[in-house]
Amino acid sequence: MILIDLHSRVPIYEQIKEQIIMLINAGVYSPDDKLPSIRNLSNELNINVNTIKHALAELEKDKVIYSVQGKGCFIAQNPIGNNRIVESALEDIRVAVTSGKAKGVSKWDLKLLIDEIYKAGDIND
Amino acid sequence: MILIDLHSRVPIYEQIKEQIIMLINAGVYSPDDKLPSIRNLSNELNINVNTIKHALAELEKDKVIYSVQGKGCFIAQNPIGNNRIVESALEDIRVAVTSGKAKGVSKWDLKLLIDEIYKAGDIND
DNA sequence: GTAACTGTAATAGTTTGAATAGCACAGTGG
DNA sequence: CCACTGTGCTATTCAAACTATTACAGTTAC
Repeated sequence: MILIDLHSRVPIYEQIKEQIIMLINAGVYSPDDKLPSIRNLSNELNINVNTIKHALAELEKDKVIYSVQGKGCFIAQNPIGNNRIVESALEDIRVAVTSGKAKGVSKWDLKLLIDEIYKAGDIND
Repeated sequence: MILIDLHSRVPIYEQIKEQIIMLINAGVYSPDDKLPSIRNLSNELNINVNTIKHALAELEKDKVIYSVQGKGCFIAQNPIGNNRIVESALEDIRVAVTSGKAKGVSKWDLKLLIDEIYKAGDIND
């Protein structure tokens, strides 16, 4: 369910965070659903336990999930409701777009790109 | 003229590349203009010569500048005309926006952000 | 109770990219 | 010649990411 690109510049734990949030947004996980255990994920993804833990710890800090010792990790009640995630993502986009503008990316280029990513039929608009 | 944020996650040499391109786009530098010498930049920015060299070497690879041994580094004839820079910037934006979409950033959020960055009166639109 | 599962914690070690330091070499120009 | 330019190379430091390993603690079912 989760795919890791080992050659990406994006750290593995960031990819994991991102993909879990993506799965929540896609409706695959709902509040109180149990995630695969840390050791399960570690085995399936061939990623060290510590790295999985790192990702989940940050998701817990952002109140996307909560964890119970001996039981597992679960989706929080309002996983996307808090804005930390969105704001952080928007900040990343701001950096990329500002840099792009300085490099000559036109507003029209951006419009084309965004329309491509946000294709018709999406929930978000 | 160039400002470096040592605490940024963006590597120093990337910041230098970016700001030189920005200065070109702003009309501060024109084709065949001479850049400050590598050692000058190194002193003024308190950045190691090798780091400056790294930035300029990549700019030369992208044909934004050209360098002549013993003379200096100069702005290329068509510094922004080649698309490597823009395409690379667009790719960065694509990554950020795709990730942001997965994290719940709406198209409307994006529109607001972009309108803010590309304020009225800009050349690019 | 014990076995098998869960998360948590701490320590140590490896790897990689970025940046620095320092030196030597080479072309330019007064 | 001297002071400036870019170039090339090696060695080193540093931090972040990732791994490896061990140990501890709570949960659950047999």
